Amino acid sequence: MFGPHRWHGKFRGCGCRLTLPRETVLNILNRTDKHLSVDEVFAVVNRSYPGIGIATIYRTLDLLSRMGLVSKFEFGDGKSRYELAESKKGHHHHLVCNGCGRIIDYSDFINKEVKFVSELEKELAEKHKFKINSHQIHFYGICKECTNK
Amino acid sequence: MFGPHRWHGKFRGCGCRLTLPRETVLNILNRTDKHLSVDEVFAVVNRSYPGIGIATIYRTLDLLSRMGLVSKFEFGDGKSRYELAESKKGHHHHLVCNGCGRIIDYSDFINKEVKFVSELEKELAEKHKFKINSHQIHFYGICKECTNK
DNA sequence: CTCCTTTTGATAATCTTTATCATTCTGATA
DNA sequence: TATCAGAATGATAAAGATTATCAAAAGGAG
Repeated sequence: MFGPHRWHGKFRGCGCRLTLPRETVLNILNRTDKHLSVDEVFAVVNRSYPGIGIATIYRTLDLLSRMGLVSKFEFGDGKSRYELAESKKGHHHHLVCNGCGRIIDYSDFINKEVKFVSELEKELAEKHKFKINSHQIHFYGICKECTNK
Repeated sequence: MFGPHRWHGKFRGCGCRLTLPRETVLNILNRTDKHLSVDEVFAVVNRSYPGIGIATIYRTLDLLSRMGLVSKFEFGDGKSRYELAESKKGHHHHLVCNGCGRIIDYSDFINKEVKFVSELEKELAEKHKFKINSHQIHFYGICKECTNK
């Protein structure tokens, strides 16, 4: 379903190679359920492969993002964050706490949302002649823990 | 409806002062229909008030954002962008072109959206005990102009 | 007018990301 | 297998955006 098999396919025919650093980054994103920043990915990579430099992590995440394998997010803390586009978590959106910065994934009511969003996408695409590839929905507010302080 | 009247009220009782730089920034955001970056706001301020420094613009936009008067966005070009929270443009969301970076505001189908979002907010708030203040919906893709290239 | 807090300007410092470039790696081809 | 061209990498410099610092200025309460 997910994993290496899928990735090899995507790399074939795009002129890119599925190298060790790239596969390592994909595996790390595949294992975690968090939204990792570049330095977080680098830290994990570094444990297994100290030879891989951080510039490669930047380039890899950018490539994977442009290939559509990885989604890039900016939650407002000044650093980009990444997660696998088709992850075990499934389709979801985000609650962002303005108090502590915590990110909560939610996939409740997601069927209703998917239905709504896909209709909206169709209408927008038509009206604005805009070819939609992806979307992000973020809710900002105060999480349970921050409320209790 | 919009404008200074509203702003004075918000500043009263929060321990903050509505100073010349702050009012200037608010006026600039009130006049434009674009999503201005810090240096763009600074450039406009600088024309009328060359004495106001860019650090003040950073601090002001951050303050206004925390006060809820201004919305902060990150569209992926590395700089934060700001617009008045309650602007002449009314409630809207964004189409972001991955080709040229263009941002298109849309407020089509917005009634349907508002209804959907407010229901969703209520359900999410309840289920996750999360106090929602605002939301952002971004669609990413390729705009008309980039398609024609 | 005086005191205390807020705000500001200039600038240094930090942090993230991108650019550069010589070297290494890879796969295709002969 | 040896060769070659393009792709990828690591180290590091450079660029850009944002935050921190701190002394000076401004504003409001008494």
